[in-house]
Amino acid sequence: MFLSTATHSIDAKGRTSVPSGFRDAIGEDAAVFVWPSVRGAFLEGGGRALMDAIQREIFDRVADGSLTPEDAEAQQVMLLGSAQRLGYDKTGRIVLPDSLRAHAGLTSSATFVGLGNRFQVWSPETHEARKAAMESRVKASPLVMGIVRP
Amino acid sequence: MFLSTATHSIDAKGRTSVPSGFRDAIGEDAAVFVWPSVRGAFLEGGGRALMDAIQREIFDRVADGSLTPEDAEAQQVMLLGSAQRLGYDKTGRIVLPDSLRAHAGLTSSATFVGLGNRFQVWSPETHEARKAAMESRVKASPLVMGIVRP
DNA sequence: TTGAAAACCATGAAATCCCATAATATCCCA
DNA sequence: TGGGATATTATGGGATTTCATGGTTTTCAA
Repeated sequence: MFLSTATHSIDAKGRTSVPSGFRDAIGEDAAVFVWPSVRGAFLEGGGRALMDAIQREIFDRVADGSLTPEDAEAQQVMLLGSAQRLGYDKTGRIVLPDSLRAHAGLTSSATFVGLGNRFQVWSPETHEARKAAMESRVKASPLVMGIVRP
Repeated sequence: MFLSTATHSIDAKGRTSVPSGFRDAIGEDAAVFVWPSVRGAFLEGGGRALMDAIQREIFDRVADGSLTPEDAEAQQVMLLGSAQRLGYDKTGRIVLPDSLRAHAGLTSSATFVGLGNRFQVWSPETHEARKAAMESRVKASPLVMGIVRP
């Protein structure tokens, strides 16, 4: 499971360390899958398991009629078509291609945010502002904690 | 799994490199199967596994009555009948026949778009416009990300 | 023999691997 | 519980490999 938030530096070659906890969550494959979010200036990603789940989800939704084939293809193009498989080396580093760096405005460091079955990558400054917005939103909505069935 | 988008040049002999990630997805066979899309000016393709899956799909649909034998044959003619097996050499290059190049309007370069179990080939300019259309469609349709079943 | 297709080298750029180091975290035993 | 020994992590820099792509030679059939 992808958990917690970590900010790592990006070196001159565009390399950055995948948080070690994330690597544990991935297992064998030694690779993350990352793509530019259509919802904003950040990256979305996960392990192979997530990619498989996304493909199944899209297929199932077409099968049960909750997604038209046209919408399904649009999802596939924007998700699978722009996703990159980034393998990490023995020290756990990936190289973030220029296209991904540009989309998320990443220069000298990147903030990885674990979200359970997936994660996001933000520029540290943008993420700080975003987190503040998330906090006020949570305060205004019913809290999940305290009502989770034990 | 076919992932990501890459644009490669087409040389004077009609040769173009299959993206290395695609070659990994194919495995042993050292060949891709490509045909002109009936939906537009682009090519569709995949590995042997996809061809087998397509044949099974058509058969099953006839078996369960969701496709008439006549429609099934039409699908087969347009798909299997126009598909070409293109083997790639040691450096990973295929030769795109003129017929395929003409259908997709390919001249000096080709854009390969990975879509999971299959891929598409576009002229770079056409694909740029198409991707923009896909993006607005995704923004207007139910998002998959964030609601993928864990 | 001649034209086209396939197989074979060659090269620059980019990605990947490998070794090194410093800081941090974890373990272990007194 | 403390504190030293050990392992892990993040990061830097060089060496090696892979990749895309251009060109040349070989093969084969018309």
